[in-house]
Amino acid sequence: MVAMAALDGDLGWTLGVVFRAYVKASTAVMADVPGGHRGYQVLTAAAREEAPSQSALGAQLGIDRTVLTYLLDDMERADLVARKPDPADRRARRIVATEAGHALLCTLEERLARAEAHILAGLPAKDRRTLKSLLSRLAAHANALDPVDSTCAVVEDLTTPHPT
Amino acid sequence: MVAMAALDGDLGWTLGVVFRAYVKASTAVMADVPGGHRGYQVLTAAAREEAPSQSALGAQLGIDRTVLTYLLDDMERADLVARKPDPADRRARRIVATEAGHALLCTLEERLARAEAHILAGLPAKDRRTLKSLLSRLAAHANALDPVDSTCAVVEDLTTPHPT
DNA sequence: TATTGTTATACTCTATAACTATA
DNA sequence: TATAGTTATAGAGTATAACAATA
Repeated sequence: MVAMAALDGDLGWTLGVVFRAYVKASTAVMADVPGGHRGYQVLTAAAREEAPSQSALGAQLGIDRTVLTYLLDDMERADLVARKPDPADRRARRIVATEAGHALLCTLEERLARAEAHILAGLPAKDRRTLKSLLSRLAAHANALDPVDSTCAVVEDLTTPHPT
Repeated sequence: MVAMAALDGDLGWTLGVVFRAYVKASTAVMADVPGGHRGYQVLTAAAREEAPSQSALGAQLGIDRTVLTYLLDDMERADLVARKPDPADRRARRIVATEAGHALLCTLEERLARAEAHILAGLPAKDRRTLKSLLSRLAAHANALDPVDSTCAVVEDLTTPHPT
């Protein structure tokens, strides 16, 4: 257990606990998908968007293009997506979800919803809505606040490299 | 950016965004600490508890004992903690925070609080309290709900091993 | 020359197992 | 025999760089 109730009202702590619970549950859901969470994300994008190119996918999902190659190899082998030649650019490949891919995606989304409900089960319906709304507001804001004013950073480098 | 607004009211999504924002900010805070977050956790435990043994530390923080050895090597080299012999058990070492360790811990906690405030800045004070309270309730509950009824698991193994 | 995708290599983390010194 | 801590080895995941085909 990663427990230890350091500062219990601590945001980082509670956020971490809840997030890890969610990750754990969703990881179980994704267990059989090649690439796990990433495979799911790719599948979602391939099913929703208009056959994105690999570079577009990578940029969108924050997946390195070299990693994406291997991931798509696995997913193609599992018959979840296919690489189609782009008629307009012979260098590019457009990623489309296969029928099996769409079917799996449905199943996954359903199971994810169940996992979410399970996590939120500790809260009455009204509080659940409140929490989701607050988080959503914060998320919208968080995307825009990258410049974490680290003006006061740099203490002194305490890190020593492993001497092997 | 890991963006992509898939289902925007989605718990996993918003939770992930907020959590990652927090992780990013706190990672910046921990940048100079050997072992990053883990180093911070170890430092906290060493400063608070009564000189825990390595095995106690590992169990408490979910850090493998072999990893802990390397981590403590680095932290000791940086003069943040020290390994003291346990008078009662000559196999064990008790981990204590040095003076520099305590000092650093203070600084880190202060900077963490600032990072947290920064993340929460998107919400008015009242909502901030509500969110923290809801999360805290959920966290308390989450620790006890490990048995994610995966009764309906196992679809079929789509994973294919890399042929290298 | 720049870009899309692939491949090969290297590096970082983590996990496993084997070893010592105690108990 | 079992436990605390250390060390060595091997694996997964990721990052870097070089390459082929095309723009």
